[in-house]
Amino acid sequence: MSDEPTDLYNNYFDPFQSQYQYGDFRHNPGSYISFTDCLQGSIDYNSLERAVGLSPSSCEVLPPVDGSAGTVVSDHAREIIGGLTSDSNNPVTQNSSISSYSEDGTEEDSCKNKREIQAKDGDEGGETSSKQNKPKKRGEKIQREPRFAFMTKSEVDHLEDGYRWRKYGQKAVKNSPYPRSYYRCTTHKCTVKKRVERSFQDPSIVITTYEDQHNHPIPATLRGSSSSAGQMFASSMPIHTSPAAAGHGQSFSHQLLLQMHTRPLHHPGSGGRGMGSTCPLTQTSSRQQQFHEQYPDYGLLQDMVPSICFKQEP
DNA sequence: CGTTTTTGACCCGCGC
DNA sequence: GCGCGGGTCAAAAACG
Repeated sequence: MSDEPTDLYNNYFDPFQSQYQYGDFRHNPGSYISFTDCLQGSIDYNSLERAVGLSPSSCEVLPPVDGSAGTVVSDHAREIIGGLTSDSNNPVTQNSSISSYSEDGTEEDSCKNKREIQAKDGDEGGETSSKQNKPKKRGEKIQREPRFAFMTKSEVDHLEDGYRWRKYGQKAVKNSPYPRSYYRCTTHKCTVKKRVERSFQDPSIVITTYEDQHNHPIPATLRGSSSSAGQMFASSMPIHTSPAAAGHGQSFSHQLLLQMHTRPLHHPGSGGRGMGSTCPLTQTSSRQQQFHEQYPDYGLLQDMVPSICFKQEP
């Protein structure tokens, strides 16, 4: 559908081009880290620093206009996109690309996360037979699941990623004509959720936020239809390979999906459902904390490590 | 008939 | 205290 851009290098989508800046990506060619590294938790901050040009704690970040900490991630994502799309030089009008944000909340908890966790606890322990009115212990630090938000240029809302999802809700998004859809992985005991919404400023952009990680492989039935898993990225992102993925002889998209969803959890053992510990970026939490301290009002990225932009090595 | 989607109701935290 | 917004539930409908 979307034409494959021939110049991937110039086509990558820098979400921080206008509003958020993490050093100068473009002036550090070859210093990109692969997103798979990030997802795997194998990312080391030396790489990150190289990639972004500076350390997270010294990133040049323009705080969001709206400093509300409790606002939902996607709202901020939208803000970012807003900044992006309002930039006439921005390549959003070019062919697709994808950006990602990872979110690792070890700090503040937003209401939604509390609720999500409550729901999970309820599912698991089966102790909350009543819907959703079992408040967690107050004051208890609640760990947030790792989250990854993707901004994808795509015509379809629900991007096929190889897993089976069941829609469990849809809500109108404030200030946006496009609703937000909530999906849950249908695999038994898999707690992965994702939210899908369209940018109201650039309807061609779909924001997909994954939460938690799959503890199972891609369903065989879907893997068979080879197209499905790769479709999402094949059609929505121009980057076919990252250095890391290329090294494995797999398309980046596939690699990304596999690593993202099937990366073995360091297992739980500690801490309930292993929420905090399964976050691929948890190991870097101290650095993140630094970052958070420096940018307490950092909106969307408040709980995320700096965005990783993908591009193909020249 | 099993699975998925739709959709209104509900819960909760936060800001005013 | 109240209203708002985000997130989830669950019954009914739709689908294959």
